[in-house]
Amino acid sequence: MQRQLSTHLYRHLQREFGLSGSDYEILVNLSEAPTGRMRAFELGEATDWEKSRMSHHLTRMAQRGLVRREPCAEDTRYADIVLTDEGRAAIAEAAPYHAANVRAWFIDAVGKERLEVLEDASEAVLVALAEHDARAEHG
Amino acid sequence: MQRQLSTHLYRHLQREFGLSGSDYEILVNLSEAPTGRMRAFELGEATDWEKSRMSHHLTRMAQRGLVRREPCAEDTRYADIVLTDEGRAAIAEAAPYHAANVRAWFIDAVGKERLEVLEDASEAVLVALAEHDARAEHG
DNA sequence: ACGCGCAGGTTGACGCATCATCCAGATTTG
DNA sequence: CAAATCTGGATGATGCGTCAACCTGCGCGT
Repeated sequence: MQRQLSTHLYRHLQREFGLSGSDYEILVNLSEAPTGRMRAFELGEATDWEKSRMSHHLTRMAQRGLVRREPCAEDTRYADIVLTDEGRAAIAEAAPYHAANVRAWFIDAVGKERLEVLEDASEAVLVALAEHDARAEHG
Repeated sequence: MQRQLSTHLYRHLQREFGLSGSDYEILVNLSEAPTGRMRAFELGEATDWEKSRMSHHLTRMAQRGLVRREPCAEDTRYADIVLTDEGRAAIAEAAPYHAANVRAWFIDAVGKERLEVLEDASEAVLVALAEHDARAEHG
C-alpha cells in the first residue's frame, strides 16, 4: 500500500509540475524558512536525509535553477541554500494540488480514528528500531 | 517511519547476506513455487513490479548467479526463471533472520490490535487510489 | 603555538527504478 | 489472407540513493 500511494503521489507531482517527491520536500522546507535560506545540514535535519544524498540532490536542483548555493556570511567555508524565483514559483503552484491529493488519498481514506492508531504504531516501530540500534552500538 | 523501517530491514539483508530487498522478494517467490520455476510475468503479478524493472533486475541477478533464464517448453518465445543452487542457498540462509527482524521491528512493535486497524486503513487507501484511477480512465 | 580530530560538505562509483521505445509472436478484424 | 493490435519481454537513457573516500577549516588538548 505504501508503495502504491507514494507512486501515485509522486507520479502526479512529476507529470503535472515536473517535480520529484524529493524536490518537493526541499522546496517546502526552504519556502517555510523565515529567511528563505538554510544551511544544508539544517535541511538534512528537517528531511532526515543522508548528507551525501542532500549534496547530490541540491546539485541537481541547482542545475535546474530551482535553488542556488550562496556563500554564507559568518561561516566562511559553508554555503547557504536559497530558493530562486523559479523555485518559489514551482512550489507555490504545486503545493495546493499535492496537499489535496495527500488529503484525499491518505488522510481522508484512513480517517481520523485510524490515523491516530497509525501514529501510535509508527512511534512504537521507531522505538523498537532505536532500541536495536542502541544494543548494536555498545554490544 | 516507513522509510526508517525499510532502511533498517534492507541494510541488514545487504550487510549480512549481500541481498537487496528486491533480490529477496524474487528469491522468496521462486523458492515457494512448487516447480521452482516461474515465468517473468508470474513474478510480476506476485510482486506487483513493472515489467521493465523485472527484466532489468533478473538480468542483474542472473549475472550474479542467483537465477537462470531457461528456455521454456510449450511456449517457444519466452523463458522460465529458475533458481540456481546458489540462489536457493542464499534465500535459505537469509530468510529466518529476515523474518525475525520483520517480526521484532514491525509486527511485535505494532501489536495485534493495531495491526488489524492498519490492514483496514491500507485497504481503504487502496480503494481510494483505485477510484481515482477509474475516474481518470474514462473521464 | 601546533597538531589533530571532527563536523559539514563534496565527489565518484555503483546499483536500482522509471520511462520511452522497440521487438516477436499471437490474435483479432476488415 | 493481410493489416492492425495486443502481450510478454528486452533495452538504453536518465534520475535517484547509498557507500566509501576525501577535503577543509574550526576548536580542542597539550
